[in-house]
Amino acid sequence: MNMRSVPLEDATAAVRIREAAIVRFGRQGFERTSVRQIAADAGVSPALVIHHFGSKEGLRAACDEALVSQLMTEKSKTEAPAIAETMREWLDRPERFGAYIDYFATMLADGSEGGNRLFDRMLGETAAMIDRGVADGTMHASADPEMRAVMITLNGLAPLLLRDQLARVLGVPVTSAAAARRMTLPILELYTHGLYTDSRILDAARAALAGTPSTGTPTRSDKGPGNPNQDPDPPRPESSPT
Amino acid sequence: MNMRSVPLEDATAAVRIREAAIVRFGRQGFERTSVRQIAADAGVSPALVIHHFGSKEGLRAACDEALVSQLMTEKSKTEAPAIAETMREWLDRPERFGAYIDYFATMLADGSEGGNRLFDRMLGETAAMIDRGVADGTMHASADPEMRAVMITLNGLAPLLLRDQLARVLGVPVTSAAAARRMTLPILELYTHGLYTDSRILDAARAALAGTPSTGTPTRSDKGPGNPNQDPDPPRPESSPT
DNA sequence: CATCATACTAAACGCATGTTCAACACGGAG
DNA sequence: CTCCGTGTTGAACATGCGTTTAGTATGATG
Repeated sequence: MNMRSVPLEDATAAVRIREAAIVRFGRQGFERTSVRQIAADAGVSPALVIHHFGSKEGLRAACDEALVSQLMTEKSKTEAPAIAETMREWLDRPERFGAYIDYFATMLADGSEGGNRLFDRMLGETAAMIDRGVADGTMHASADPEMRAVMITLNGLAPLLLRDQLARVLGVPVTSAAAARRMTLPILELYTHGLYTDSRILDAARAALAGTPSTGTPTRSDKGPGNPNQDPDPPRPESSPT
Repeated sequence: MNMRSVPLEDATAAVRIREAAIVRFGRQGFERTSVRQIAADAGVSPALVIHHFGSKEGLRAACDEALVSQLMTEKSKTEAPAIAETMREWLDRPERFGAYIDYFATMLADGSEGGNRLFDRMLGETAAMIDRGVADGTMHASADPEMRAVMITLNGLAPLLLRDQLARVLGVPVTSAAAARRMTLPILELYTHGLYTDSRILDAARAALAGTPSTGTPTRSDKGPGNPNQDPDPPRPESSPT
């Protein structure tokens, strides 16, 4: 009944339901969303939702599948990361794809099966890209390439999962050009020069992990000025019982 | 006195309820947890939960407050990050504090008021530590120190929020010594040497952000070999209308 | 002793939820 | 025209929810 540019209005009801569900699930989460809400958004009766998708859980599965298939389609002939590329396109048009971004984030956080698949795929793409970078000399090698790929993937996802906190601190939504502008330099600085000016902390961790530094300082934190990261210290080989 | 020294079984009922709630909320989320479940865990009637905390939401607030107060107590005379330090202690003893870790993660993800306070505090502590590192020369300066602190805080939180994905890939829980061991080197490598071997990408981003590169390449991605991060590209000053 | 607040419970209330059911509209096939 | 399958609905159902209520036990206080 509305002649908006979005062809959602004359889409088939099942599609309308699914899109409405993605919006609601992404914004308020699966549990906080009722079938009746989704039905109202889609302009149908609650019974039709069940008729088309079997159950609320079935609807969630359909949403997952829709997102996975959209994110996993190979965009171009390049073997470049498909998911990251699609995500960037989404971030560029938040008014249109913002719901997908939210839903993607909740999928990852909830550990749904589709979220697992997407994470694995992103991890694989990230690892492949880094491997290429190492091969052609543009990136440093690592003592543990697989784990480094995992950590870098996690880092890339963090602004997405904590987008509310980020938006609060920034004062603008994460899906804004201003946020992107602001985030770019610090990240590239970190990925180019690192944070520390020397390798003292890294060397200390290497020594702690390689040898058995049970002798010497029994103190917990041997990271020098301290790791800004909240991750645990390099483990001491001995853990004292209480 | 803040640490729990009473063996739960003979703790007062209100405390038992709160602890049970932290476990349930952390494990399965607020919505998926019923007052009846918590009451059963604590060995009391559902009515008593309401009697002590007013409502389920009040119980959540009490849990938030309990965690915030535990995380915000200054541990020692050092002005070092208190939250990060406490978190490390928790991670060292997951069998005892695992529930708190889970609850903390859900607080951050849900954007609850307590989660906001904790995030702000962590951000402040991280920023202060980096400022100190820059002052004494152990850390690089940044073009945008505030935002860099934000990004580093986010990075540190990522393994926590995606702990399920991480555990799945690692094969061991995040709160294990093995996980800590595995994560340490890649992170410190990144924070010491960065990822890229030269500053081409950083320089390109700086140029793109400083000047007005409306002339020339209208292509999206000018990051060279590609940023392993899923964050958006340096924004083009002009965004084409839909 | 009576009083009174506190800790606690069993039962029920009201409500929102996911889901089912019987019926209706309607378009193509026989 | 009838028949049937598909899309769709309003109404109802069963259930689990958070919460209320009325009441009991207890132990301190006057």
